[in-house]
Amino acid sequence: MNVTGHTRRPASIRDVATAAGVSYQTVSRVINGHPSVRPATRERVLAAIEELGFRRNATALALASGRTRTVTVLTANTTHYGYASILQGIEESARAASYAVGIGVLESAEDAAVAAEVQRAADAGGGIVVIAYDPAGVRALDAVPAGLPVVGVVETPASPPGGESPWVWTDDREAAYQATRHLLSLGHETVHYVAIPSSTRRTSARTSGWRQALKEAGAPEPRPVQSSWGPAGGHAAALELTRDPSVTAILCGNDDLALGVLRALHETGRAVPGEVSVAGFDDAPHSAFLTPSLTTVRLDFTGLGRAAFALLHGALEESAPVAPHPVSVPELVVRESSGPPPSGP
Amino acid sequence: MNVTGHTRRPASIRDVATAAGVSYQTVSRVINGHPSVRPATRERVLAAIEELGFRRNATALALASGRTRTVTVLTANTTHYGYASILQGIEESARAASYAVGIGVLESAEDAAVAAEVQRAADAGGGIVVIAYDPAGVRALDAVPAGLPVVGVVETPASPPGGESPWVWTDDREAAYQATRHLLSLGHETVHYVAIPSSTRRTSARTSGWRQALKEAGAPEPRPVQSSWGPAGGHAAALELTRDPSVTAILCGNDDLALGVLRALHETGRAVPGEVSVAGFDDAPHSAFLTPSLTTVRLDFTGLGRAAFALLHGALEESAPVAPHPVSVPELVVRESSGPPPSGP
DNA sequence: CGCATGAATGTGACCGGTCACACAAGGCGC
DNA sequence: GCGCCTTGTGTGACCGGTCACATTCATGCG
Repeated sequence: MNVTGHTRRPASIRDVATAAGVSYQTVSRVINGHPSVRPATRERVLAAIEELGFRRNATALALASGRTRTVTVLTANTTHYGYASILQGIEESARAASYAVGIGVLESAEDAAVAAEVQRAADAGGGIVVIAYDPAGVRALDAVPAGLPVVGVVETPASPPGGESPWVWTDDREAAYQATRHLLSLGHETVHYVAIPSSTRRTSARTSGWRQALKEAGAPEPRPVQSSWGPAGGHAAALELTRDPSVTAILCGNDDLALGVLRALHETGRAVPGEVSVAGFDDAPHSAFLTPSLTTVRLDFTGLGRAAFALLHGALEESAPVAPHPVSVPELVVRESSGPPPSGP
Repeated sequence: MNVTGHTRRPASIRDVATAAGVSYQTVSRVINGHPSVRPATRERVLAAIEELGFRRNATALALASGRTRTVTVLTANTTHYGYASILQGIEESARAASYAVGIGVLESAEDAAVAAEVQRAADAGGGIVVIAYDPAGVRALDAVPAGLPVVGVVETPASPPGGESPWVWTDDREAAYQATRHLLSLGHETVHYVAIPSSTRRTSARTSGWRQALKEAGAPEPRPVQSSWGPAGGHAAALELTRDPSVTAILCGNDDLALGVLRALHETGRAVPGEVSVAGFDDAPHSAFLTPSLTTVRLDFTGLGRAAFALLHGALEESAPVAPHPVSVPELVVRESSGPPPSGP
C-alpha cells in the first residue's frame, strides 16, 4: 500500500499533523502517550500515522531531547569468545530497551588511539560500556571523561567496592577456587597455574582463588606461569612446565590457553588425564568437543553483558527497571581432561 | 586546562563564534575547510575551538545534513569466528573513514522480528551491512526497503552477477575445490562432504566446488551429509558416516563441524589421519592447536568485512575512495588431520 | 452566576548544525 | 568613474523533533 514509486522523504510529524487536521504538537503527544488527548483525536492521528507510514526520526529525537538511546561498546577485540558473548548480552538487553548499540574497537593500547576512540564513543551521545580485560580496555575506561555514563566490564576487583560502582564482573576468585579444589580432590599434590595477563593487578582474582584453595589444602604453591591470551601462549608455557615431571595438574587462565597446553602435552607425549590433568576457564563452545574434552569453569558472559547494560540503563534513565541483574555464578564443568594423578612408581 | 568543575554543556559553534568574534557560519566554514576564509580569521576561530574544546555535535550534523556517517551491521550471531571477524573488518574500515558502527542481532529468523530489526537499522540513517549466511540474515537482506544503501555479505552466488552488485563473498567454490583436490591427491578414492546449511540454495558453492573436484578426478560422488553449524552437528554426521568403513576422507563445511567430526572419530576409535582424513573451512584460531591439528582452507573474513564497507562507502559518498578492495583468495592450510588413506588390507 | 480549575489543543522558541542567499569590500577592465 | 566579478562574511530559514507557555472550552463549586 502507498507505494508511490520514488523514494521520497519520510513523513514528519507535521505531515501527519496536516493529514489528521491537528497541530504537530498533538501528534507529538499521541506518539508519546500523553494522557490529555481526546480519544477521537488520538484515533485520527494514529490513522494518519499508519497511512503515511510515519516513523519518528531518531536523529531529530536525539537532538531535541538530548537523550540518544544509544550504548557504545568499547572493546579490544570482537572475535574472542568471551568478548563476543558479552557484546551479545549487551545487544540483547539493549534491543529489549530499544537502545541502539554502537561498537568501537580499541585496536591499539596507545594512549592517543584509545583517547580518540573514547571521544568517538562520547560523541555518540548515550552510554558507554568498556570491556576492560586488557590494557587497551583499562586505559579506555580511565580515559572516559568524568560525568559520562559508563560501565566497565572488569576483572574481579581485589575487594568488593562499596555501594554503587559502575562495574560488573564475574566471580573469578570463586571459579578458580572451585577448579583448583576439584583437581586437588582428585589426589593431585598441587596444581600449577598458567595465568592470562591481568590487566590491572599484580595478582588477579583467578590467581588468588587458586592460591587460596592450595593453602586450604596445605598444598605447595608453585610459582604461577605468566602467559598470553591465546593457545600459543599456553603451548609455550606447557612446554616449559612439563620439563618438570612432578607436574600433574595444570589450571589454565582460559580455555584457549588450555587448548595450547593440551597440544603441548600431546607433543611431548604426556597422556591427559593419565599423566597430567588440565582445566580451563570460560567453557568456550569448542571445549566440550576437544579430545580430551576439557574440564573448565563456565562463566556467564552473556549475563555479564546484560548486567552491564542494566547498570547503564539505570544510570541513564530514572525510570529504568532497577531489576536485579544476576550474573550466574561460575559452574565447574568436569570433563575428560581431569582425572587422578598417576599412581606412584 | 579549562576544567571548571561542573559538567557543563559542550560548546556549540555559536559559542565558538562569539569567542572568536565572528558569525557561527564562519565557524562552520572553518570546520568544513571552506576555502574563502581569511587566514587570520581562520586562526582566530581555530584558537577559540581549541580553547573551548569544541567538538562538532554528531547528532546535529546528522539532522542538518542528512548524512549520518553510520553503518549498521545486521547479523544473526556475534560469537562465531567468521561472523565476528567480518564485523571486525567492517569496524576497522569504518573507523578509518570516521563512520560509526552499529550492530543489530537477528535473534530470530521470524519475519516480524527480522523486519523490526531492519527497521531499527534503517532508523539509524546510514548504510546497512547484512551478514546473510543464514536464514535470518537472508530474510533481513530481502527485507531492506529498496533505496536504502545496503551491502550483503553472502554465500558465493551460483553465477557471478554482472556489473555492480551490492554483495561481497569469498570464493567458496575455489576453496572447496582446493581442499577436495588435496585430499584426492593423497590417494583417497573419494571425499565425503558434511555440509553446513546453505541459506539460499539447494547446492552451495562449497558443495559444487567439492563436486567439481570429484568429477575431474573421476571419483565417485557420495551424497553430501546435511548438517548444522556447530560441532554437535559434525559429531552426529560423522557417527553416521563412519558406519561405512570405506569412508576415508571427510571434508567439513567449517572448522566447527570438523571439530565435532574429529571428536566422533576419536570416540569410535578411528585414527586421524591414519584411517580417516579430515579437512575443514575457515581456519579458525583454534584449528592449528587441535590434536590432530586441522587441515583447512583459510578464508579472509576480515578482508571480506573491509570489502563490504568499501562497497557501502562508495554507495554512500560520491567522493569515497573507489579503491579496489580485494578479498584474499582462499588458501589451503595443510596440517596433521589429512594424510594418505590406509593401505589396502 | 462568576470564577477558578483542568482537559485539550495550538504557538513559538530551541537543540546545533547546514544551506541558500544577501551583502560589503577590493581588484580589474574599459 | 562605473560596472562586474571575486572574496570574505553575515543573516535567515530549515532539518524534525521537544519543551514551555498560551489559549480555548467545558466543568465544578461557592
